[in-house]
Amino acid sequence: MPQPAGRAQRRGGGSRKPREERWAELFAVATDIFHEKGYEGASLQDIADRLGMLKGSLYYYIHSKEDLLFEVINEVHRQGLENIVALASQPGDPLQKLRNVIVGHIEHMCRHLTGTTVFLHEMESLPPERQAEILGGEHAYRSVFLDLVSKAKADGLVRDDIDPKLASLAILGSVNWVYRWFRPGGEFTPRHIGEQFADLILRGLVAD
Amino acid sequence: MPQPAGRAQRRGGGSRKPREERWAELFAVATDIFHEKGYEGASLQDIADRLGMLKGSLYYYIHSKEDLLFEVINEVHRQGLENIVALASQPGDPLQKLRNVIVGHIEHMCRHLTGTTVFLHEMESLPPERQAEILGGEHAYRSVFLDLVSKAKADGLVRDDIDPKLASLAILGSVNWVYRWFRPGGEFTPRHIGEQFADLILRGLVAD
DNA sequence: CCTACCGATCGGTAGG
DNA sequence: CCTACCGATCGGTAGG
Repeated sequence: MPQPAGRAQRRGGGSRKPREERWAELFAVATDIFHEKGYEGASLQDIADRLGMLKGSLYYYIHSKEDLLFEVINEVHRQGLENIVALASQPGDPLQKLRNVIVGHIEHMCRHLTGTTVFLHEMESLPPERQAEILGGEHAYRSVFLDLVSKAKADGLVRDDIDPKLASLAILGSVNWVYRWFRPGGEFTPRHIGEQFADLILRGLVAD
Repeated sequence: MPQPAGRAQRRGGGSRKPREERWAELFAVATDIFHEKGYEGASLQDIADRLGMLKGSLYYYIHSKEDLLFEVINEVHRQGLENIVALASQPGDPLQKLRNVIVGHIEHMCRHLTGTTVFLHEMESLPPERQAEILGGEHAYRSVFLDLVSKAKADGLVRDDIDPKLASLAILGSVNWVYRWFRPGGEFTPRHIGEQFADLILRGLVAD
């Protein structure tokens, strides 16, 4: 959802790339640079250099450095949430859904490793209000996992002594930690990681 | 393990605090500031202000900003590792040890939340060589968990289809994620979190 | 998008 | 620890 600063219209006649396309490039480069150097460690100069434009020219597309980070994180979060909500909406009992969400979320994270890292690492570089704006008041991400575990328990699929809140935080932790050690082309494929994790977790939850 | 810059000896006669004590204050303040603003977002000016000295004066105690971060992270890591190694050395079968390590590690992290956060968040602000120097070539932290799961499996305590490497990464993730949501005085006590997590994990691992 | 610029701040140092 | 300082870089802006 690009939202460039709506300053003035371009005047020159020789522009090669339309504004939207250039914004997409800026978005991608910013994601990479924030990933490489962290938000505070990255400078607009770094971003401009890689795009081949001058630093001041970035302000044709953005309002501020912080806004740029917000755009990146908001978009990454939106896509990730969309993914797990879709997975959780498919047919099946709560535990089957949980399995699909775990596997699908890990696959999604691994496919978008750079953006995911920026989201999970630079979120707190944003002021609290903007963090809340992205996460939603009740932490949409967590809610998906919490709802599934709660429903599974209500259906008698989960042991009595399991606290759905703590269990869902444990699950979220193991899953979200993956970006810290996963390397594309490494020892494990995302699907294999997801299935092993799901096995381990479901086995820990289920009633005998 | 304070390691102040060994510049010159103090000359003045009116100094109130010995060098070691002042270094400890610097260390504590730096940990707090790095926690509040992140390494890149924190300035030596911030640290000096809180200590009530001038920025340039910090260089009586440190060599560089990066060295200061290194000292903080290295010490936090050392203490954390010491804690879990001690727990893993106590008597019991591998699964009992794993339980103790999980609970004890969560308690330790929650008791040292600020330092833990700096360690887990700012590690990558250090150059790769210094990261390796802290973690050790084979990632001492991970090894403790991996060894326990591997031994438990060798003893036939763990299901055949569990991959110790993936299982230990899943465990480490759920445990290390705690600093992201734990709040002192909140709904759960560290011990309770640890025991619930251990229940969930061990139940996921054990052979029938 | 470029030109040309600003005030503020950064980590760090010489010398005492 | 302070005085006094440096070169470099920061995010951002006016005007076109």
